[in-house]
Amino acid sequence: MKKIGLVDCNNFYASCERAFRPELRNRPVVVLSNNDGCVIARSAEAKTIGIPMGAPYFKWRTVIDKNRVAVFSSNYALYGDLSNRVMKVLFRFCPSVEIYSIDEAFVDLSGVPGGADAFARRLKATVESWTGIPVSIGIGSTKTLAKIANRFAKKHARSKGVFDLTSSPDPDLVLRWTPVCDVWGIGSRHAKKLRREGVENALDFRLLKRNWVKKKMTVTGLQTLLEVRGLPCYDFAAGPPPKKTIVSSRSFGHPVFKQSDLLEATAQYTTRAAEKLRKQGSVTSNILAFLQTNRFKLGEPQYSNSISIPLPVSTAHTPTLIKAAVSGMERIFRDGYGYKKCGVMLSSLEPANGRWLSLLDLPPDDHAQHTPLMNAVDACNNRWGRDTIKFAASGINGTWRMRREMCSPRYTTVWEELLEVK
DNA sequence: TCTGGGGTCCTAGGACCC
DNA sequence: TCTGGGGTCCTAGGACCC
Repeated sequence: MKKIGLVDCNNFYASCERAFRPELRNRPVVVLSNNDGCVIARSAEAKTIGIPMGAPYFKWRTVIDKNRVAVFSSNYALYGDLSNRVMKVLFRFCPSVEIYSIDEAFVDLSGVPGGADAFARRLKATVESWTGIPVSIGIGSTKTLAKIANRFAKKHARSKGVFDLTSSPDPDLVLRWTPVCDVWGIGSRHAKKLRREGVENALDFRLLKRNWVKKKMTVTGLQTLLEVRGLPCYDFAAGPPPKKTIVSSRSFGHPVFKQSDLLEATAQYTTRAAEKLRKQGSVTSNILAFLQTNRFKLGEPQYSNSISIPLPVSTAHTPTLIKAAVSGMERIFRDGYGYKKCGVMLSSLEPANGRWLSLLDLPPDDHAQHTPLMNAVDACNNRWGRDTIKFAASGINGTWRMRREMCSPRYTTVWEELLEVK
């Protein structure tokens, strides 16, 4: 039997903030989303206080202040770097690793020396001592069961952070203890539907008929059912597959009324999206620009729109993409609205080498000139930091930029912000 | 004042073609 | 007036994940 381990960092963003501030140990910590909008990570103490995931900061402000909760704006440079460090430890000790998200990875623990449970405990201790990030490890015969085991490991103090469902004396007990909404692949909508049918937990779910599940939850639901029964449907993937669409968008710190500000933001987001595009070695032949007002402000006039701009030649050339996105945005912009958000989406992605050229293409000057230029820009920005070289269309100090009033230093990625030891 | 951002997959339905 | 049926492609919307 295959033994799949799921290594999951505990309260990842909150743990990252704590890694460099031992004085925060045992203190409640929360991390906020962009614009300091809502809570997206909580330490164990913050969960105990009762602050829910996604809680709007302004609504919970009194509770947070009263309990002396340490509050941080999100600092993705820091989290990304600590994530890389955790993953490096996994690659060093595990024969096969699949990075699943910034704070999770699947590892193959079949036939590891000393047995899966003991191996996982050593792995956990090593990650924690080398990176300062606490992790939990769940082991199951499928990814979905590994997820269930991981949840059990986190919530049951007696498991000490590692739980092997494949060698459990009573796996059904664990399934019965897992609410159906906590099964990987079953969200709140389907959970509600299932509970109406009397399905409360993972064990009830496992006993359902295949046809019924397929009819009510489509083939994705059926895959979840089979995985819970121990039949693997999701394989290990060596690296992350290339993205099929790339989105870059952001809410503004304040409502934006001016077209020029919106166009600057559009240029900035397009720059970000194009960077991601080149990083995965792709080119795009379609860019979509969209904007919207604040849908929570019921009394105010609402407007949202999007426009898709096909490109005659697939490209990853930032100026070409900015030109297309900005001209699209000019067309859908309407005066008189306070915009809350805008963004771009790149789709119809193809690998940069071996793309189709249209019959109308001139000799691809893209390759002759654009590619070396973009390579040089990327190299500078990787070496000296994001936006060392930027495009004039993005402006300098637009009022549309995000609020991040409580950001921790970028301890690990910027020299000036290194931790000082006195 | 203040309620994230970035993805994937599936299905239904319309447009269009023969 | 009558006006089938099958295929493909695209899009919007729903559901899910972290």
